[in-house]
Amino acid sequence: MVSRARGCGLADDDRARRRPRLEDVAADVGVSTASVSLVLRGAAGPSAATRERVLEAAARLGYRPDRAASLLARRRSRLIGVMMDVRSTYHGELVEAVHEAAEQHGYDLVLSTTTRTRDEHRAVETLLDSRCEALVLLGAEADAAWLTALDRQLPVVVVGRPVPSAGVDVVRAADDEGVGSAVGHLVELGHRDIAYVDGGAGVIAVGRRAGYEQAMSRHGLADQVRVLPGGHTEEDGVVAAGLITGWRAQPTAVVAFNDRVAVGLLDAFRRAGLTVPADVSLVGYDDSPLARLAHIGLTTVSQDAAGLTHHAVAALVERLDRGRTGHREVVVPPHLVVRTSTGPGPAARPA
Amino acid sequence: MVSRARGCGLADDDRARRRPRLEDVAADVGVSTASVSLVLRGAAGPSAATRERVLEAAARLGYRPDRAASLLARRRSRLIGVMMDVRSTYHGELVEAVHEAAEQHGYDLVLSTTTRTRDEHRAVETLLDSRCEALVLLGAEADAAWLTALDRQLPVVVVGRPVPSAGVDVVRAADDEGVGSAVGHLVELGHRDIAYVDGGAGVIAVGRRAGYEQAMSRHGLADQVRVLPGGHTEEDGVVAAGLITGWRAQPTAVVAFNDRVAVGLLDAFRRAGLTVPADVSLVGYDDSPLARLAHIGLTTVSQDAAGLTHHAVAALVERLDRGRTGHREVVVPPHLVVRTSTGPGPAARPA
DNA sequence: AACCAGGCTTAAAGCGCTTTAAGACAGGCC
DNA sequence: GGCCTGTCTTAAAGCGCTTTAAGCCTGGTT
Repeated sequence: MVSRARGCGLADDDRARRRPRLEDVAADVGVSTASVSLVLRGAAGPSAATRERVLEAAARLGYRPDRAASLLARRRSRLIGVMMDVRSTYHGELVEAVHEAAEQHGYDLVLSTTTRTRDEHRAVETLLDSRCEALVLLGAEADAAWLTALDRQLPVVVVGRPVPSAGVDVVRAADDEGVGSAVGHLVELGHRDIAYVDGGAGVIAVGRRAGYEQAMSRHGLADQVRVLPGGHTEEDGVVAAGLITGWRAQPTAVVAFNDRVAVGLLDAFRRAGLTVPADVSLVGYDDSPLARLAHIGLTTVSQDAAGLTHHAVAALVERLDRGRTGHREVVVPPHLVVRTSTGPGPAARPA
Repeated sequence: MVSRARGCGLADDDRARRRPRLEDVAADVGVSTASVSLVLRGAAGPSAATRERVLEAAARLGYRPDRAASLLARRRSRLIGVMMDVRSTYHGELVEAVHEAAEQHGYDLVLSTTTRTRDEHRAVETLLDSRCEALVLLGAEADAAWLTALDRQLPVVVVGRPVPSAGVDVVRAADDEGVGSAVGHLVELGHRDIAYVDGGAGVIAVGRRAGYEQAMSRHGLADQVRVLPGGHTEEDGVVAAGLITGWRAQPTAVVAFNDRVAVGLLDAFRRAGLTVPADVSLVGYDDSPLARLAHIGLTTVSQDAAGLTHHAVAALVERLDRGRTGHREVVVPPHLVVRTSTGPGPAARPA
């Protein structure tokens, strides 16, 4: 086999022209690679004159540092790995916010997505192999034991879901409080007969349902509590709406586990001839892009992506840079976003 | 905000323990690092006995290769960079498909997202610095000149949008054909008065509008052509619906630039007391998750993520592994997805 | 003149892995 | 035995960058 060290194959192209290395810049200026490295990273040492000449040459040569090499040589990678589901818009928003938060602390991000054929373990392995110093896990479904084991290797923060008895940091919204504020909003509008469509099994659903029940009690409506079976999707909302419209005494307001369920309810109600919010008010959860659609205009509970991610990154940075040990759970207050799907209840309506 | 501490700091001991290196595995087995490297990458050479012992030791020690180091040492990175907008569900689907296609050719992916504060140039620079051998650009808005310059550095394929006079590979769907099949479907259902809501400026909108006009001519409906001003969002659809419902002779079917516009139309029509599809049929474009929502059930044109990405990755691999030069545009046929928003036209309706 | 402090610069030792040429060895053949 | 074959193993040279200790000045101080 013939093989020259460099410049084989694609010979005649620009492409074959090796990208400039630190050494090339150094040679051009007539200094050592150490000086160039120092200048380029803004470290103290080099004189102003050297600085200028190096910068000029680097720009002229189109020098770009090689990430793999610098990663390898550096003691710390200053990389935070983010596991996400690339198909979720909510994750998209979170990633954007994590990016900004990380940047402020001088960290960069490595993204790794789960897909149908790529589970959370695979996604995390990629992150581990990429020298990440810490991990942000968005909506991890993995079990607590695995997460705890992972946390023994590097700081891990799980965003958006509670992790029972966890050996990891957790940042999430106070779901009970969120549902509570939804109920409070409806009560203020004069509603008393407020039903709740559940979100199936899972820690998140449990928390939200509890929030509904507590809030109803708090407002002296414990005997009005009505929880319908539900799930995560529009379909579940449609089914729940079918049950509701069949009732003799229909609720004047419905709180749904999440926006998708609420949208299912919304559509089924409309088809059944009910007007929202005139006949029935509706509240969702998540403040997903869906809820914001003009024609849906769903009143919903927002989990504040910026807040969550700020805390998540802060938690990691504290452990990385300030040596905090032990684990912590940060619970961020959610807030209600009032749109057009909620209106005055019967008590407040003009007869 | 509540925040409580939990647990203690046992973890630190484990964490401080350096992760095992190739050398550690080699020492454990009593062979050279070269042998271990060979075994771990499945290269020819080592005997079955050595293989087994190395594999066992690597597993026992929990060895994971360091990506940065292996990237640096390897002649080729076998990395494909993907620029995307992490907030777009459509991009999410594409990335998932790219992942699978790349894997089949033995390539791995590096993801880089644009955000509000991180433009396409920044995102691409990260990719370049990460030693990517080629780039997949999803929905690049950058101008052709910049893209062409980029392509001189490494193979680039732009997915989903035409690039006029491009010096890059392009993979996109045949938008004119897609709109044509939408019109054809409506004609078959007996519609003749078919309006089109435009998508504003931009190469994509131009192609789709042309598709509408050509299809109408082809079906002898050139004099029925009615193009309404539009845009990209639900709002634009709502505005267009307002115009349409004001007309004396309302169209029996409407084709929209994309799904979001169609959803705006759908909602406005319903509010105006029109039933879809009984009173008016509606077709969108993109087959976005939105269109699939049960209560929307939008007939739409799908761009076939798997097909697009298959071609995109194939184009890169041909240039990388088989030295193809020159540029190519692959136009994938889109296909109509019929759901519940289209129905028989007046001619076919029972009186 | 000897000495020192302080500012710049650089040689050199890695970072953890890949790759290849060359070495070691066993067996088969004349 | 000498020679050749083929199989397995490894030493060593990087990949492109960071980092540190050591070196070299120059201009004071004593």
